[in-house]
Amino acid sequence: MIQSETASFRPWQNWLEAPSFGEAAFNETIDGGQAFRWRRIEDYFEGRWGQSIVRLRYRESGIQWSAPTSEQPEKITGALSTYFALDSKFEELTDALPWRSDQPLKTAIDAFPGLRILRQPFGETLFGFLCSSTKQIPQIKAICEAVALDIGEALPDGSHALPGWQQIAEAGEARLRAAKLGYRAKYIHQTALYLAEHRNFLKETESATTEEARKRLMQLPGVGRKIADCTLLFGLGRLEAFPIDTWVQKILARAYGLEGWKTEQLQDFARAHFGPSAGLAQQYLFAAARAGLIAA
DNA sequence: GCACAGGTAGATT
DNA sequence: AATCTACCTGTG
Repeated sequence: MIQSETASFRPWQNWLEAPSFGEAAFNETIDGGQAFRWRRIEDYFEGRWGQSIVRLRYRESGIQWSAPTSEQPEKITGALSTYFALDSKFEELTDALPWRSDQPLKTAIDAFPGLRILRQPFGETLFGFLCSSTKQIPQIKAICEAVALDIGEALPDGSHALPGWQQIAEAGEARLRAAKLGYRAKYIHQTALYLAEHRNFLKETESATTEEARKRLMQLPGVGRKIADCTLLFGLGRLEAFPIDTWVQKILARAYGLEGWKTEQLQDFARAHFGPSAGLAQQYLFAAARAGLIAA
């Protein structure tokens, strides 16, 4: 992997507005499957979204950040505020979840205090989860990296941003296949062609009700209920969205005794049981299951 | 070699 | 309406 340019990074600075993270929740929030463009390097994580390149590291005293010297510090902290959805009070939302009468959820919350739902750029979130079907997280990351390198614009440090939908439409399906997308390449290219033709589609989706936004997303090729819900949750902050993947299905079956329930029934259960922040509960359970703390 | 992986769409029953 | 199945590719 050749980087044509290198950029110097700022000295580490305390992220004064940082939310209160436990270390496990910090790791899980940025590198637990919500986002696919973070990698761990030594004692820090380096991540990219939009035009942003940010390094973060956990310290007992709080979170510290760094970024290429070419970027204004205020721009970075502003981007962080949005990305980490600082306007949402996840501590309060967590307390309002039914953990008092739900042992698996209590186990998960105790293990990941401070876990958050990211608010990523909408289009990038859609792209990431269109890549995700029957793929493991390391492979999804590798695909995103390959697509960025081939099609995305260069960033100040010589790495690449994810391409926009217009760029993906122009690049064509063959180059997506070359990034190991397999059968997903066709869906993604067809979606790109549609979004390139309907420039306001995503913007209008962002301002729609969650139900309407889900319907709109599911019109796109390759976007079913699960990918739509992931996009709504991790890209739009719609915390009521409750993506049911193979993990969550197993968790609900084994830890909640819902063996044999259909996805539609599980959706109803999740809404009734977990309430308006069901998606946050989903993320706690997903994290705990991956860590082997609850049955899955 | 073969099952399986943060699914979806189209066919078949 | 519920239940198969094909679809790419990497990994164990």
